[in-house]
Amino acid sequence: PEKEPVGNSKGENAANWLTAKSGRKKRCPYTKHQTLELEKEFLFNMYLTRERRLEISRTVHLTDRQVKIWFQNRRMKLKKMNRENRIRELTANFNFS
Amino acid sequence: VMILRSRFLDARRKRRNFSKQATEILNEYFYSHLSNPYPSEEAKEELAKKCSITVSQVSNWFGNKRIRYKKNIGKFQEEANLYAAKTAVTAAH
DNA sequence: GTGCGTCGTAAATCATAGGC
DNA sequence: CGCCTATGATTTACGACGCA
Repeated sequence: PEKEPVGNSKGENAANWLTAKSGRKKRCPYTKHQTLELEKEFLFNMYLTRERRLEISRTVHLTDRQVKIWFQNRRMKLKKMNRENRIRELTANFNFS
Repeated sequence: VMILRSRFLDARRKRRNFSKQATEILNEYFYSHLSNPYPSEEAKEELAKKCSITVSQVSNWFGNKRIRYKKNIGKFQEEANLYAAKTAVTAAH
């Protein structure tokens, strides 16, 4: 299950990884307000309908693509948190219970 | 027990730098795979075990290392030479 | 073909540990 | 001690691929 395979099979594919991914929009941190609104909506439902997404994008002044991606990232964050919480509980049990 | 509990729970709040040995292991892997420093999921798990850190932390470390290395290769030249020499010695024996 | 899903990542930024 | 940089973690943004 090799991800991120831009062509590349087995052999030596030297310093290609040093090549910057250009043409990408610079990361722009969202405001507290934007994040708060998005978090509130995420609490309500983790998945957005197209309608709801458009609505949100207007209220927080982000493009609907940005909102879509924010929800995708947020779901990945939640997944990671759950994964690590499970491990912590197991480890905690081992130390003292 | 309460002291241990609170110390353990605090560990997630306060960031701790990795041990010298852990950094050593990660750097060895990084510089010995410099042409493609992207460990597989299995390799990450092995590194995590050897370093006593989580797989996520291994991913973070490689992400940070790759970007910081390529942003300023010169700054890491000495380190690169050091680990290149080290792995050459271990390979010869 | 389109559209949105996950996954792994780049790059910027955040937070603070640690050295001087 | 305060300042500063190194370092680990988190936040945007996207390409690659999957599925309905």
